[in-house]
Amino acid sequence: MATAARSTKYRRQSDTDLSRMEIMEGAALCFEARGYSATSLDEVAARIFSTKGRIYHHYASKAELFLDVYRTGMLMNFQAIEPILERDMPAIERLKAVLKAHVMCVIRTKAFQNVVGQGVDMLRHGTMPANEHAELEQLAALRDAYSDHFRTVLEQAMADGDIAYANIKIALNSVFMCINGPIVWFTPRKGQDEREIEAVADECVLYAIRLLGYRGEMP
Amino acid sequence: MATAARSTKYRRQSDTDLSRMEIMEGAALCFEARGYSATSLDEVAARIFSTKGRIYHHYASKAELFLDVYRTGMLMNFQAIEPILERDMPAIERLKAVLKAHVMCVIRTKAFQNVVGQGVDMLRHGTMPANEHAELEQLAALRDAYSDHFRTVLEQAMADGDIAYANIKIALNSVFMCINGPIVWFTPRKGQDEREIEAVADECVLYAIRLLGYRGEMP
DNA sequence: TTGACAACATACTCGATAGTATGTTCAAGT
DNA sequence: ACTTGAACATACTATCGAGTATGTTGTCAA
Repeated sequence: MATAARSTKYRRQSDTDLSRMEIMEGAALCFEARGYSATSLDEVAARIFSTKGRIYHHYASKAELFLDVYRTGMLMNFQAIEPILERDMPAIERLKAVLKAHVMCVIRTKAFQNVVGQGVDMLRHGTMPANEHAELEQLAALRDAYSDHFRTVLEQAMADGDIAYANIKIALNSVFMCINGPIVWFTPRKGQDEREIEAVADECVLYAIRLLGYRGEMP
Repeated sequence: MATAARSTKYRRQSDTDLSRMEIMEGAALCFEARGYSATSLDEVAARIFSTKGRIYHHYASKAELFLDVYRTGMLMNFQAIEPILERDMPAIERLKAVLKAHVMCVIRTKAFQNVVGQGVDMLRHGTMPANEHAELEQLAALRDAYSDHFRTVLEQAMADGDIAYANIKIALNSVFMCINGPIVWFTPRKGQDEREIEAVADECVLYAIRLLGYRGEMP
């Protein structure tokens, strides 16, 4: 049985984080493919050759699992860009680097980011499945904080005269639509190496900064 | 009863198109707010102060209703841009006009366009709820035809040297992400007149053509 | 005026699924 | 060795919602 194979791999004390991560990965793939409410926990369990019992051992509800995937996706984003924000360089270069890091992260963690997108939609429409308001607002705050990082860099690059936008809300939304695009339209090829993925990311970044009025060419 | 009020309005023979449209509008709003599988037909019915019986009188299934909303949304798009495509003008000007028309249409028919987006996702992941493959592929073809209109104008403007992109697939996807952005982030304000909406649309178009390497200013 | 039918509303069925209750196994501590 | 509890699996319940079956009403045509 596949279950037996898995159990020797994970069945050790304090491996619960590993187990949760395996569950989250299965859940992210299912949520991405069929959406939150269309995916049953039995599907998620089947995807990792397990059972619903295991999921409910780690999560109190379907919503809690979803929120954990959401949170993990956001944390992946933060980890990708925060080191770059501390670097000392011209704002426009920091902008390019941050955009690139975001796109690369988004492509690599496509399923998780798709769930993040669904979560944002749910927050927007107030149709979250959970009742834990604390959790919800905390995640909304996370999202805002992440967005603010980009807003700040935009404003700095604008002050330097390297880019020009009219309404920062619309500009920021457009940039996000652009660099989050791969979540929707990118389909990984078999045997596609890192170089090719970087080329896609570079092109996305180029379009994003062009959108902001950047005139220079890319390195 | 609200039902009585409605019946005097629509209850006449051959008003079935009107009735279907009212159902579709309710469905579009529900699907937008909660997603296809999370919305029950009882909700849709309640939104138009009616019952599930009425919906099943006009549609054989939930999926068929969804597909009708999808198709209607796509037709709205075609109607918005096709007259412009026939105009005789420089490709770059036609591009601007078509983008503007699309954004205006998208903002006006936000709920329907959100459903279109969900439909595209479903096609992409092959998780359509319906079994009518004919209908499905027909809609996919519609979507492709619509996309091709933009692709053609892009190629013409590129040949004229007014824009420059590297990979047309990525460029086209990025443009669509940008001009479809309002579907996601636009929230209509009370008492917001046509001018303000046009201003938003103009800014979206500006970012979209800048993204493509356009250097001129907007009129 | 009556009967036929469109356009619904009402009242059900039945399958899918979130959640629960309980059983099983294994690893570590004593 | 035996006990405990974490980490599951299995078996069940309860609800929700898609789809159906049937009832009701108004309208038009003959």
